[in-house]
Amino acid sequence: MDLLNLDTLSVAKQLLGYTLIHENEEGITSGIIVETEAYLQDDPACHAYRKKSERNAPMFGEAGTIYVYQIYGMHFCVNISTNQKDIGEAVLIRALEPVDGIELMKERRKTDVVKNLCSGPGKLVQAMAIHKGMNNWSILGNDLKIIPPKIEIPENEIITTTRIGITQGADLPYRFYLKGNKYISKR
DNA sequence: CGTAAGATGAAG
DNA sequence: TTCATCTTACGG
Repeated sequence: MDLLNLDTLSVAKQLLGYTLIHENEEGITSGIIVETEAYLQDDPACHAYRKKSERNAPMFGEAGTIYVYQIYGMHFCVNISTNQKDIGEAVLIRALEPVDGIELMKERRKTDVVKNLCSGPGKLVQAMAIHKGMNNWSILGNDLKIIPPKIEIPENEIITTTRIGITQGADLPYRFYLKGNKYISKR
């Protein structure tokens, strides 16, 4: 997928509208990516800002490498590595609009409120049963995968804002979401 | 080594 | 607004 080799900000924007799909023994779940954030090499909020380490190594992988990390001791977030190998940048998937497997998502999330299924990075990971074992896999493989939107998303449907939940680099406009979408995360 | 802060979520 | 919960990165 050529898209992922582009610069990280472009990838973050163009990933909007793609469908993320995960199938396991419980069934299939999928959702449209409606919110993303970019993390760049020269960005203090980026896990790969200082140097490569055991934890952030997937960010330095080939474009499409999956980076799953634990945050606040109890939640996990998914990222897709962008750009060329050895460049520590990635896009955080922050929210999905649920499509397939909504009943399964409800069970996993312990709620019947569809709006609360995937409206945050930790929520969608739980709803889609994404796990730490997927760290360093590739989005180009057959397990967790993405497919392009049927109709390309027009530029004027994409809103750009500052990122959520960070203190460093808080003024950088690296968060993107689909205009008017009901499934994006809250501050 | 010790420890503070962290790309969050749910409840009060 | 608070707390749950724990790994990582950095300072001593």
